[in-house]
Amino acid sequence: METRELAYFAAVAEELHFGRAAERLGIAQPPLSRAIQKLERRLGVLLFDRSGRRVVLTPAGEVLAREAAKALDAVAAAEHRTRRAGLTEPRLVVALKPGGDGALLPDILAAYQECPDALPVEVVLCGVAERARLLRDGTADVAFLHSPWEDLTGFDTEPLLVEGGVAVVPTRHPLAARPFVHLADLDADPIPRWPDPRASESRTSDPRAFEPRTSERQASGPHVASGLRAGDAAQLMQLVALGRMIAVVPESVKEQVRRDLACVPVVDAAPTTVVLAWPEQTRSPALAAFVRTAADVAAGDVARRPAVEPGIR
Amino acid sequence: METRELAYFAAVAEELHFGRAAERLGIAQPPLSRAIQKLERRLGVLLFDRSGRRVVLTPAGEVLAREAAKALDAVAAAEHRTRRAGLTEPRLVVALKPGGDGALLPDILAAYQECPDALPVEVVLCGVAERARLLRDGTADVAFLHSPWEDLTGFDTEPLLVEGGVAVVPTRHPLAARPFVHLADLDADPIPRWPDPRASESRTSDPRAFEPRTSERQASGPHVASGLRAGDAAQLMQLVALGRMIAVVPESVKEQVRRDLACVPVVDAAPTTVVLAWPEQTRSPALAAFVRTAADVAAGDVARRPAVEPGIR
DNA sequence: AGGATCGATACCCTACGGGTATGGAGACGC
DNA sequence: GCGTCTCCATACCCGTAGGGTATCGATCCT
Repeated sequence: METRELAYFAAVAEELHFGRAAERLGIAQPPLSRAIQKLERRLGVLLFDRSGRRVVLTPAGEVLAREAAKALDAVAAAEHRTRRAGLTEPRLVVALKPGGDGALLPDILAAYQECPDALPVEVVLCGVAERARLLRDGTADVAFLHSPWEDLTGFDTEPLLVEGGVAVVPTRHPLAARPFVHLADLDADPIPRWPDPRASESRTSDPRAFEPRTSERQASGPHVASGLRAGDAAQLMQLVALGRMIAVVPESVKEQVRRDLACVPVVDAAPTTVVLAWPEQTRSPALAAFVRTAADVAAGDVARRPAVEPGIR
Repeated sequence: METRELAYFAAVAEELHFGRAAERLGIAQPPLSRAIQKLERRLGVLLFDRSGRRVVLTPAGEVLAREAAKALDAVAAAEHRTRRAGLTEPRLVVALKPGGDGALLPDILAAYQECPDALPVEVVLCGVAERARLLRDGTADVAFLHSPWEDLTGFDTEPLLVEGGVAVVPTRHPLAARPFVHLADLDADPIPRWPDPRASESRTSDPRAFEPRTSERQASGPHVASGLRAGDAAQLMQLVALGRMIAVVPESVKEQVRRDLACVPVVDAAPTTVVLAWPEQTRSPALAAFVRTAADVAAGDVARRPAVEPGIR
């Protein structure tokens, strides 16, 4: 199976439309149809059901959709990491989303530069959906991720700090004046909550926690059950400002929310762990030093400032 | 990067000889040379140093060798798993090396067939080197592996039982009559030991345990420092019978050694854990049931028979 | 120095991947 | 119910990427 075929299949599997997939791939539709047919013949398996008006994945197609994503990431990783290994001036690439570092990054960078085998650090800012991907496809060496929000399979991790949650509400909202709230207070409010509590099924890789197949590829971006969708944090905050949504976010992003919104600690929100993640089996002294200093900085930081508002727990 | 290119590169990286690699790939040597050159041009990186008489990997080539192996496994896995998903009669494929199940498999299979969502089980016997590969490339769903001998990264695991080690020696060897020995006794003997104690550096994926690069691809098969090599267990046992080697193996394989060899418990040998391993993120009720029953059977088994000879520890 | 070994280059050829044009089947409207 | 639109499949043509054979050239050994 060639990578090109996998990429073609992945495009059709995402679009569920040969024409649009072909457009995205920059080729015409007929060769795409033929490529998928050829793939199906070689595998001896139907991947799509095109009998009806809509193109839909067969069970085998669902399997290949998951596997193809992994395989394409692995191939991209091979390419990226080899390219980077060939550079005369090696770098350490750190990926994070804005505010995703729990305000630790400046201290970490400062401490890291003192290390004997420190490399120049390149910081890549990206959206929530890209972070894990950058790590999986070899663009980044290490990333700040949020457990349990993000899938950590395939990564080794170092937990840095545990954060409670704060509810982001409009300043004039009745809850805005409270010193703290419970999740039940938010549930009692008619405004829908993000993230959607109903969508928070636990994702574990233990097969004993079997759950029927769902289309998971799309589930990365913030979205809500009511049909409202927010493409990024700014849009989400706009929805909050409009009184259409209440967001529950890790407390460290509190500093970055708009002035016209209020943050109220949610005492029983599921805690978020900010973890440093890197690909399994990595052997790099530069990365090792980075992880070590990050852990040290985080430990020192926790010692200096209490993690949660005193007196609440 | 196409899979074909990766496969070509991997072949050359293993053979370190364009002619032999081409032969193995079933193509002529010139197209292989060109393909590698093209790859190097596209990546902007030299992968091999062909200046001398020997072809040798550059640092970037070493990186790609590791990454290519992973990527090719992922692609093969996509293919195998999709094929298997298309079968009308799904099966559960279990991989193990002879004796690698700690004598648990018959009981596990019997108990498993009672489960509501049990599938027909196909048992694949293979050598020590293939086992992990079968799992990584999607040929098998689950495998019995030996920790810490085998690399478990990328797998989820369930430990089944912990075994001590026994030394396999010729019946007339002085140690054969002893009720037990220590590793020091073996070290005192002039006959070399397998596995080679000097080669047993710990393999962890934590980058803090950085170790300089070694050529690891080859290190899977049994081999010894003295230049003697045993391709499989039978050859190893032959070497033992010839008095050229002493083997230390998990105690459960004791039942299978030749009549003309003696087994002596090694009280301070590193314990081996027989684990059931399956790919991360697997979601299959059949596999879940298999893992659960295997864990139950192993637990019951340990309860029934003491794991180690009583009185030794 | 001469030969052997082994990778690179030159040249040709086939087959595969891609494009355009068109067919044909399902969903929908009037 | 027939036309129509949509969308995937088929037919046919073309260019080039990838493979083969012959040969060169460099390195190392004797």
